Amino acid sequence: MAIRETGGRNAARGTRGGRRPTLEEVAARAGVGRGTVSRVVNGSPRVSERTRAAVEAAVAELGYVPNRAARALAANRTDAIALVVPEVENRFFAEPYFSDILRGVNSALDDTEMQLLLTIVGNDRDRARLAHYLAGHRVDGVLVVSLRADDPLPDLLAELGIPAVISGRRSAAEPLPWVDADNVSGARQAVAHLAARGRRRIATITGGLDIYGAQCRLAGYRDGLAEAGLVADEALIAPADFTEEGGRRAMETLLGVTPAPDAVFVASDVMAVGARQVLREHGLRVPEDLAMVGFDDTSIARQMDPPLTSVRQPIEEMGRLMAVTLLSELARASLPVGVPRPPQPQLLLPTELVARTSS
Amino acid sequence: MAIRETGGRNAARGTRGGRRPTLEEVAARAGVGRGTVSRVVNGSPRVSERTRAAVEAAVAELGYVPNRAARALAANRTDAIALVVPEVENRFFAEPYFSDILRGVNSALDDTEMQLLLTIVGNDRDRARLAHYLAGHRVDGVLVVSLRADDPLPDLLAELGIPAVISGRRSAAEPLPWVDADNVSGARQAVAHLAARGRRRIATITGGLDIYGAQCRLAGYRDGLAEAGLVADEALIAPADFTEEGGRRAMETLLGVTPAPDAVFVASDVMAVGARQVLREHGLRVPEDLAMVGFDDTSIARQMDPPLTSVRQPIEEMGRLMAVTLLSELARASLPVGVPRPPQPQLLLPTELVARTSS
DNA sequence: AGGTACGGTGGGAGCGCTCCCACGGGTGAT
DNA sequence: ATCACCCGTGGGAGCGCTCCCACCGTACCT
Repeated sequence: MAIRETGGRNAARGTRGGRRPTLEEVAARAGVGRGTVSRVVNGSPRVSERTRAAVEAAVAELGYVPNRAARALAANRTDAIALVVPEVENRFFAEPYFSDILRGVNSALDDTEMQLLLTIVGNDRDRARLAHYLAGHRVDGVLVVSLRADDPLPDLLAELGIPAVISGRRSAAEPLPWVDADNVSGARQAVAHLAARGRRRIATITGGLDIYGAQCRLAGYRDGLAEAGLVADEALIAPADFTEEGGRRAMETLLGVTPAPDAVFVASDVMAVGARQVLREHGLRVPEDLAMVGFDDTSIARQMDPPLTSVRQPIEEMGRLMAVTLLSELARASLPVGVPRPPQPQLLLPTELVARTSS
Repeated sequence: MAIRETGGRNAARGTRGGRRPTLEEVAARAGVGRGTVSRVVNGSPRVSERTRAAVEAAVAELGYVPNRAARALAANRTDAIALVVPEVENRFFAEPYFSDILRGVNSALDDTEMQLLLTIVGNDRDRARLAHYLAGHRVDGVLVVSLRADDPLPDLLAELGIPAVISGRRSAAEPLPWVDADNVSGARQAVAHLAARGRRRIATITGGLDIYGAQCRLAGYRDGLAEAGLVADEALIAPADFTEEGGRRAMETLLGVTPAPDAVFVASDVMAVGARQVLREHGLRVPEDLAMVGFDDTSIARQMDPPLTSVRQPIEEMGRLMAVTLLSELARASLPVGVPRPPQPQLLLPTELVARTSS
C-alpha cells in the first residue's frame, strides 16, 4: 500500500504566485550557513567580503525578500511605528497639516525597513482600540501629533515602555521628546511686519489658551509689540478657540474697541476666515481699513480675498524630524544598558512670514 | 560546580514593560489545550459554551493579546492591507479627498484586526519600493486610489496574486473590482441645475480626457444639455487638465466664443478657481454675467467668492466601500477552490449637487 | 448490545527568522 | 614551536502561533 501523498501544508494553503525563497534556500544556493545569510541581509560587519558577495548574488538570483513576520517573531520587534492623529472636530486641524506631517514622516522612513501605521483617534472607542493596540506591542514606537495637555496617552506609553515623540509641546517643561515650530518667533514676526507697515493699534485673536502653542503665539505678540515700541492694550487681545466661528466672535468684539485697531494678528488662518467675514459684513476693507496676518499658511490663506499674509510652519520638516528622532530613540533603546543617555531631543523649528496682500 | 544561570533569552533581551502572556499560558490557566484557546480567540464555532467561557475568563485575567507576528508566520497571512496613493503634482489631488478616503477606509477597518499601511507613491523610486514591498507579500490586499490607465501596478498585483480594489475606473470595461462616483449623473445634475435657472448657453471646462472620470463628466454634460432640450455647441466645450492654470486658459478660450456662454460647468473645483480669476480679471460677475458650477465640492468651493455650487462625491463612503469590498475579496480568496465566484464587485455611488451662490 | 457518527478537544509539527554558542583556522606573541 | 586570541562561520534552539490529525466520549442508529 502506497503512502498517501499529502502535498504538505504549502500545497494545501494554495499560495498563489509561487513560493517565496527562504533564508535557508539562499544559504544553500550561496553555499553558506543560515547565520551567514542573516548577517549579510542585516548588514552585519562580521562577514568577509567574498562571502558577502556570494550571498548577495544568491539573494538577487532568487529574489529573496525577508519574511517580516518571522523576523518580528524571532527578534521580538515589529519594525513598525504608529502615527497617532487625534481627529479634532473640524477634521484634521487644518487639513493640509495632516498630509504634510505624513509626507515628512514618510520621507524619513523611506530609507528604512520601518513601516508606518496610521491611527486616527476620534472618539473613546478609538482610544480604547489604540490602548489595546499598544498593549499588544504591535509597534516599536509612537509619533503623536498635537497631544492635548490632559491626554493620558503618555502615561500608557511610559507604562508599556514604548518610546514616543510628539509634535508640539504640552507645556514649557515638556518631558517627552518633541518637535515644535517656533510659535513665539512667528507671532513676533507677524507683529513686526504690521508695525513696519505703519500700524500702531495692532490687535490679536488668540487660539484656545489652554493650548501651549496658543500661549506662545500670544507671548510672541506681546514681544513683538514691545520690540516695536508699541504699548500693549489688553482690550486688543480677543481670546478665541481656533475655530472659524470663534474668529467671527472675536472680531466682532474687537470692532467695538475704541480707539479702533488698524491691524489684527490672528493666531490661525481658520479664525482669520471668520474674522474676514465680519469685516466684509461691516464694510471694512482689507488691508486699507484693517491689515490682517494669519498663522499656519494653509491653502485657505492663498484662497482668501485678498490673499492672507500668514506665518508658515515647516510642517513637513517637523514630520520628518519627528520620525528621525523616534528612530534614534529606538536605536538607543536597544543599546546595552549603562550607556550614558543624551538629553531628550527637543527641536524648535523656525517659522517664516509669507507676505501677501492682506497686510 | 554549579550550572551557570543564563537567565534565558527573554531576560537578555531586556523586554521593558514586562512579558506578555502567550497562548500556552492562557491554556494552562483555563485548564485546556493550546488548540482550544486558539479556537476561542479566533471565534471558531467548534467550542462548547462552557469551555469558551473559561478561556475568555483566562484571557481577560491575563490580559492576553495575540502576538501578531507569530500569527502571521504560522498562518501565512499578514492581516494588513495597503492603501496606495499616487502623489500627483498638486499634493494629493484635492487635499481633502485623501483624508476623506482615509477616514472611510479606517471606519471599515475599525471592527477588524486588519491593519492599514499607507503607501504614497510619488516618483519612480517609490514605485520600486512598492514593488519590492508587494513582492515581499507584506500585505494581504491592496487599495489603489485613482489609478492611471497606463499604470503597470495591476499586472504586478495579478502576477503576485494580491487582491486589489481601486477607486475610479480606468475605462468603461474596468476588469478590477472598483468603487466609483457617478460622474455622468453628477455632471447631468449640474447642467440641469443651470438650465433650470434659465441659462441657455452652457459651456464646460473638462478635465484631462485621457482620464475616464473626465470623459464621464463630459458625457454627463452632453446628456444634461439634451435632456434640457438645449443644442450642444462644440465651441462651448473647452478641454483642460484638472489644473488651476488649465482652468484659466480654458476660460479665456470660452470668453472668445460668440454668442457668449451664460454659464459654465467646470469639471473640478480646482479648475473653477482658475476660471473664476479670469472672470474677475475681465470684470465679469458671478453669477450675474456667468453662472458657475464646479465638481468635487472641496473646501475650496466654500471658500470661493461667491461660494461655488459644486457636485459632491461621497468620498468617505467610497473609502469605506473599497475597504469592505477588499475584505470580502480576501475572505473569498481563502475559500476552498471550486467555489463559484460571484462577479467582480463594482459599485457606482450617487453624486449630489450642492447649490451655493455661484449659480 | 454493538456499531457508527460526530462534536469537542489536546498537542505535534512547523512557519522563517534571530540569537548565540561552538568550532576551525589564521595570526601574533611568547 | 606553542599557546592564546580572534575573526568568520555553521547550525541548534526557540520565538508564539495555526493547522491538522488523532483521540475521546456521547448520542443515535440497527
